[in-house]
Amino acid sequence: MSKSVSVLTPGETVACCSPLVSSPLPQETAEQIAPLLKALADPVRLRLLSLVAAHADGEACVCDLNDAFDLSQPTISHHLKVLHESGLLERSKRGVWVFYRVQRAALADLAALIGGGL
Amino acid sequence: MSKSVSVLTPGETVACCSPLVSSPLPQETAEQIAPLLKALADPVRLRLLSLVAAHADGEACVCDLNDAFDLSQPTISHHLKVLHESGLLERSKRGVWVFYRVQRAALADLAALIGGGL
DNA sequence: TCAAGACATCGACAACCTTCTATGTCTTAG
DNA sequence: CTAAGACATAGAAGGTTGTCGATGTCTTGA
Repeated sequence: MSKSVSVLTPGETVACCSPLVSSPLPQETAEQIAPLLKALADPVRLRLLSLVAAHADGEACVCDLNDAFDLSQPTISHHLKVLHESGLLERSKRGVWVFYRVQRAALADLAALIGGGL
Repeated sequence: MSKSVSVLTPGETVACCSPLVSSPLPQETAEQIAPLLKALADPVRLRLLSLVAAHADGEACVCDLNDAFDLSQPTISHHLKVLHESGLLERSKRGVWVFYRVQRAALADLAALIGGGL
């Protein structure tokens, strides 16, 4: 599918193209990062994450989160599961309640990757 | 769907919940940001963006990008369209070729939002 | 022991996404 | 003018996602 370019001298490279200056994301890396972004790429999950982050001690219980949306409890539970399995939310059960806490490091890594020209 | 909480004094708030300490993302904001993240949340598009960013003068032509993937030309064209319409890639046509350039500001904004606790 | 409540899982359905092939639109070279 | 090449659009197939109601699993209080 890709045209061989190895026999061309620099001056002969196709007219439209400029050379690479830094190395692009390897496919493997891209496939690791995409699921993280996918987990983040939903308005409900963005608000969930932000709601958890906004809580006093950095964690919020599900009962609290459920009431913040006009969505069924299973739907919220599903979104929390997605965020948890992607590594963006940490989970801990205390008594009858389940608490979620933001994994700041994961968010920071993502931000660094996006902010730093990829 | 949400229980009213306005009549409770601080001491009466339900046992499981801690108060908010900073304000969570408004729904409207979340719905503006999610599409941006969605555009980013695909391995092919991540690599496309990174490929463009990695080019010498900050832009790359489609012919160049096509050859970097084992995907059909229309598929690449589609992904570029998604990135362009979301505001992450700028487009310019010169002669027969079309060049794409990364919109650094959009990426920086996203990174700031994600990195700064949302 | 039993009932109630908090949360998760299941199965279904509609909407959407990725990819393809086929085809269209421009632009340039001859 | 015509042919070739670069890129976009259209339409379809198959997989994935968001949401729901129904139901299951734990934990606690009575």
